[in-house]
Formats: sequence, structure tokens, C-alpha cells
Amino acid sequence: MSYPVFAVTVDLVVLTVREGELHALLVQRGLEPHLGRWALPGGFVLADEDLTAAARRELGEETGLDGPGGHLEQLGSYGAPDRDPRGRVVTVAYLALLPDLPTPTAGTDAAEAAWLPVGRHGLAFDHDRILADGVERARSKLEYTPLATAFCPPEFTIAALRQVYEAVWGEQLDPRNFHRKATTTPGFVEPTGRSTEGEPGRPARLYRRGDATLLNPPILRRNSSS
Amino acid sequence: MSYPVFAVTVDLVVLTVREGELHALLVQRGLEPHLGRWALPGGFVLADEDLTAAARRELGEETGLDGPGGHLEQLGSYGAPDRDPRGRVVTVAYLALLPDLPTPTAGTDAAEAAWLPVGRHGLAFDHDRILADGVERARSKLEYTPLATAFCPPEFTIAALRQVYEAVWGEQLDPRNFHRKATTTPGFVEPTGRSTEGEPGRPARLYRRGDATLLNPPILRRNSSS
DNA sequence: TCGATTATCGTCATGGTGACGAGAAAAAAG
DNA sequence: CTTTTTTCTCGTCACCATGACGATAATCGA
Repeated sequence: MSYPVFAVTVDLVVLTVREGELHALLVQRGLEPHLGRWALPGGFVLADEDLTAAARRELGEETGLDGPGGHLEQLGSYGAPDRDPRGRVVTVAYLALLPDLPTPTAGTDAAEAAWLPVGRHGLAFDHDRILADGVERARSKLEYTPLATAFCPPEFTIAALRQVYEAVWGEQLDPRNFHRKATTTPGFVEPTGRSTEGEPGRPARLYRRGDATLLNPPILRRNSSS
Repeated sequence: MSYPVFAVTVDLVVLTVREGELHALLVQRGLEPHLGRWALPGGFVLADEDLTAAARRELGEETGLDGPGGHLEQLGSYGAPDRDPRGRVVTVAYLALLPDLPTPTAGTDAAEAAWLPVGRHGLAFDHDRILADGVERARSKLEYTPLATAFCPPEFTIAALRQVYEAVWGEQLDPRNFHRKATTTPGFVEPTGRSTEGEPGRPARLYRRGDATLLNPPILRRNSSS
């Protein structure tokens, strides 16, 4: 039996929240094609490597670590025949959510890496589409899963968690109602007993992520009119 | 630059509701490897073919048509190095939801095709896992999207729609409360003006799918403890 | 000491939801 | 033809989650 031959890559949509805004990790390409243009970090899957392992490896190469507090899931695959001028390349995209580590990051076959606010970039290949899909996935998953905690360090305040929602959704939330929802939704967050110090205003209690994998009831945004 | 070489396939999780139970379309393999075992329908992606086009083509080959009323979406990709003894094969799985067409179906490189109730089959390759992922995706999407209508013919009753939920979730729903939810959730269903005839009991009004892509508010199941 | 700032708790009206009753409209049974 | 059965459709009611917002607590900076 004969069948067509493909190359398979993984591309990463790595998101974090910096200064109240959603940022994506992008690299400036150091090779043709699209030399010099911004693109999602990624690379070829090795000969004896699982897809998820390849994604984790690339994430490690680009960020230094995905440590605890992060999240990695498959986003989807993209395989239009003309998406890569080098030939038939199918890419499996992964979505990573990370706390705002002070990691400026540096790539291997990339000239430069940077956190850029999500918006209208002219990325290489079909990466604009992949990034948009990743952002939409993140927005949606914040409603039904405790994944917002993946953007936070191991211990965080309710206000920090709320600012994640506000940054990802681009929408203001009432601090008092959000506090009630976050603390009463079973398995979302657990108090650690500690509190913040040295910040302006009343000290806030610190929480860690709970053991729930699904939020019930969910935290719905107003205009989920997608 | 050198990189590993892959074959890429599409595999289909085709679901329908028959006699109040969720069924999957399976084929008996007519080729090695796993000759004679049940498997998901699928095949190789052609040299100049988009992934979605390949999925649609396979769906047409196996079912005769996916016509109106159906739904097709990408489910995910599976690429463990040892998942296919022939070599490095990455498969892109698609999820299809179809009304219960009286299509017994027949395959091309498959000995036989049949609708089997979802459950514990010993499918070929990693297809047990893919099928389970597809069923879970369907269960989840019924909550937040009007996708239950994809299991129904163009015109359907509220009771038929409710039976879809009951079959997919494996859970009984109160007919009166479900009727209220389905008819008041904006964009879910639209009355056609016609009614059923010849069925036992009071005639039921017929509806068609509305134009909403997301249900707001969602229809939540009780034990979403996944 | 005194605002400014932020966290946390409470109150209240509204609306969605589950649990159920009751009538409407047909087929099936007698 | 009348009665029973079946299923659809509309109402009612209590409860609870939620949005809007007031009030208090606890810290920092002036």
C-alpha cells in the first residue's frame, strides 16, 4: 500500500497574564520560510516521540520550564495542503497556560522570543488562526473549568484570580460577587491560612487551586455570543 | 534540514441515537494489521487534501452522505510512536453526529460496517480511547451548544430532542421542565407550525434547529463530575 | 491620626430551575 | 360511542444562584 508522506510539527500557543493583559509567547523566525516574521514557537516531532512529549519538550526549550501551576492541552491540528511552502506539513497545536514567570525566554532556532499582547499580529504560516483558536479556547475554558488557576502562582489571592478572568475575557467583574463565587464553588480554591503582606489595602487571604476539574456551577460571562 | 517522515490518517467517531441508545459506526477491518477486528472508520489523507476534506470524504464513503442535519468537527490527534505497527502514523480524529438515517452502510476496505451501542469494545489500534474521547466530547457539548439537534432530522419534536439528551447522558429528564428550557432558550429551536400525526398521545408540535451556536443559559446535567 | 485602598461580609430583588399538578388532544380499548 | 390511556403543553410554587450594591475590616501612606 502506498500513501502520501507528511512532516509533523507541534506549535505552541503559550499564554500568560502580564499587567492585566493577556500575552502570547512569540518567536521571531531565524530560518526560511518567513524569516524574520513572528510565529508561534514549535518544531518537528522527533522520530520516536509522542505528540504530547514533543509539545512539552518545545515548551521547555522556549520557556525554561513549565513547572507546577501550568497547564498543557492539545488544541487541534492544522493541515491545509499549502500551509507550508516546504511541503506537506501537518501541525498539532498545543495550548499552554502559565503564570507570569519573570522568564524573558530565548529560543534555539529562533532569533528572538517575546511576550506580546494578543491582538492583530501578522504571524507566519497560519499561526494567526491557531493563536485565535487558542485564545478562544482559553476564554471558553475559564467558564467551565478551574483553569484560571493555571495562570496564577501556587498561592494567590482571590483578586489575582479575578484579574485573570478580567484579562482573558476583557471584561470587568464585580469583586464582591466574584469573591463569593470563587470561594463557594466546591473544589475551585482552598485557603492556605496565609495572607499577603506589604501590599496596599487590607491583607488578602491566600488560596491554592482546589481538586475540581470542572466548575459546577460554571462562571459564565455575559456576552458568550460566539 | 532533515526531519522524520509520517503517514497521516483521519479516523471518524460517528455517533447517532437509535432506539434511545447512543450508537457508534464501526467497521470490521479487511486488512492487516488487526484484520477482522472492529475499528473506527477512517483512512489515509491524500496528497493534496485538507484534513477536514479527508474526514468529509471518509464520512461520505462510509455512510453515503452526511447531508443536512449532521455535524462534523475535529476531535483531536493521536500519535503515540507505537500506535500502528506499520510505522509512524499520526491520526486526526473527527467527531460526526448524525440523525438516525436508515443507512446500513458499507465500507470500501472494510469487511463490514455496523452501528454498535457505545460501551466496552476491544477496538483496533487506540480506537477505544478515541471513541471514549468522542463520546465525552459529545456529552459535554450537549450542555453548552445546540448540537443535540444534529442527532435529529430537520423537523423534530421536543420529546425527540429530550430523548437525545437522555440517550447521550444516560439520564432521565423531566419532560415538562425540559420542554420549558428547550422552547425558552433563545435560538435553540424554532416552531415550524406543523405537528405530528398518527402517533399515540396528543400530537406534538414540530420544531427545527434555531440559529444559536451557543446555548445561553446552558442545559447542565446533574453529575458533571468528570 | 486620618484618609485611601482593598478585602470581606451582608442584604435584597430578580430570575432560572426542580418538583409537581392539571388540562388538552389524540389513539386505543371497551 | 364512551372511557381509558398516552403524551404534550401550560401553570404553580419553593428554592437557590446571581447581580447590584451597602457596610465594615484591616492595612498603608501622608
